[in-house]
Amino acid sequence: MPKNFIEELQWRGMIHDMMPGTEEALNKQVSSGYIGFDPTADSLHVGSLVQIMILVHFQRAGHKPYALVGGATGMVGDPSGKSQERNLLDGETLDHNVVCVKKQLERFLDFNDGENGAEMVNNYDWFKGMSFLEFIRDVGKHISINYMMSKDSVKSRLETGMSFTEFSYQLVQGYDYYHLNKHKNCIIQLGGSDQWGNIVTGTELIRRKGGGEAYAVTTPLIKKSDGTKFGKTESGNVWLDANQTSAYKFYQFWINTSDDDAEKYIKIFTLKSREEIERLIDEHRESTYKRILQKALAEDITIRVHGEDALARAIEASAALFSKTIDGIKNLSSEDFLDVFEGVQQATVTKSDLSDGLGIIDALSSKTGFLSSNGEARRELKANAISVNKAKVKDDFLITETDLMNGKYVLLGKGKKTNFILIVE
RNA sequence: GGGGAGAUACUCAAGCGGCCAACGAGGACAGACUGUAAAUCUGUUGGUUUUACCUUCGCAGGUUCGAAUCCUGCUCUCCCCA
Repeated sequence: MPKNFIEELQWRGMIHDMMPGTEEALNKQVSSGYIGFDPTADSLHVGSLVQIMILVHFQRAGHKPYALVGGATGMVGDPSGKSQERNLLDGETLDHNVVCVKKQLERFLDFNDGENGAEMVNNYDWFKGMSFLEFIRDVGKHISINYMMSKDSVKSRLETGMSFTEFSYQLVQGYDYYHLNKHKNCIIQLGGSDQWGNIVTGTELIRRKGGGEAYAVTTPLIKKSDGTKFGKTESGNVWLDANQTSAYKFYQFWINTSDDDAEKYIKIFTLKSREEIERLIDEHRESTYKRILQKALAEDITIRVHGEDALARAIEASAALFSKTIDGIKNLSSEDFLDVFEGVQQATVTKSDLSDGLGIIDALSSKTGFLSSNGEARRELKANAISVNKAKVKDDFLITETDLMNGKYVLLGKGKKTNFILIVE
């Protein structure tokens, strides 16, 4: 008998909406359910983590999770939440993305052969052999245009226009649910709240085609407490792929969570028990300056996404970079240095650049690309934002050999949070 | 097809012959306060060899000593009438 999946999600604040009867159906027996992932990029980002965690909880509750990568739906383009027609990716890119996304999901779910082992499916497999005529006869016939037009994702686009391709998206995704319901016995589809319309089209299709029971649960859209979008930094999306977002940056992203958000996020993004989370929140409220929640959050997620070694390095790098003094960094051996600061932006200059002293403005922009222009370098210097080896400097500062750590490194900083390593060779 | 309105920096949005690298708001970055939080206050927000010069106000030309501002053509967007 499975544990109560819905109850678990409820206290974690992960449920936005669900169909009546969902909880009862899931408690009756071990069930199968799925979530679709969009292969629009070759990596998932922190936004997708919510969906991943839902699937993890589903499996932990004893159910069988299916992760669907949308090789077929990716070719069509979901209009939900989009104000403009999407550009279509070519097949090759899509294939590549599907493979990459698959690999990332494997880090989270247990793909064992047991009763509730996770499985990966690609909807391209059941769409590739289907003809257009077949589709409109067997699927299109069951859903009316009126029904499709009433969807928010469609309504909001009638003004600006949408192609027939995007309009048909909900049918294609709806058919996924039907297919998995019929062949894999999936009785629940999970997803973000923007997917509600698509999911319901699926349950409708199952019903009209005389299929079995089918339910739906959606998660709320995660927003930051200031109302802005979750999962973005000034340099763009926070990806799960270490090549696109280094483990250090990933760790830093979570560490920078605000107090309000941290209480929400720890429930959503970690698997810690209710007791443990309540204890952490209490401790955190008592002495907020220790940032207990942020640290717990960052550690838990970084370890799951990037592994223990990467986490250890991220913590070490953070400790060194955010300490008030340079000592912790100075004492690192030359080998450890680059290892620890792997994810920190860096650039190399030659020793001869330093022979007469390297002007700080050149060191910030033209020689390294740390800042985008000399003007910006001057501005930041004027604002007292630039530091060399943790010490604030003025615009006439010259970097010389005496500033080198381990004979070859200089640490540049802008503001409190942005660091840059200058390597001299 | 006929008529009208518009296109300005990351976004919104002023400016309608020189005082415009372009008001203001939002965003972003930085400083102070702190805890790498939030809120608040302050500064910055095209480039350079920085009291000056260069490039930028949809695109291409033109008028003028001088144009984001006037004229011509083009492209695109929106609205109204058919």
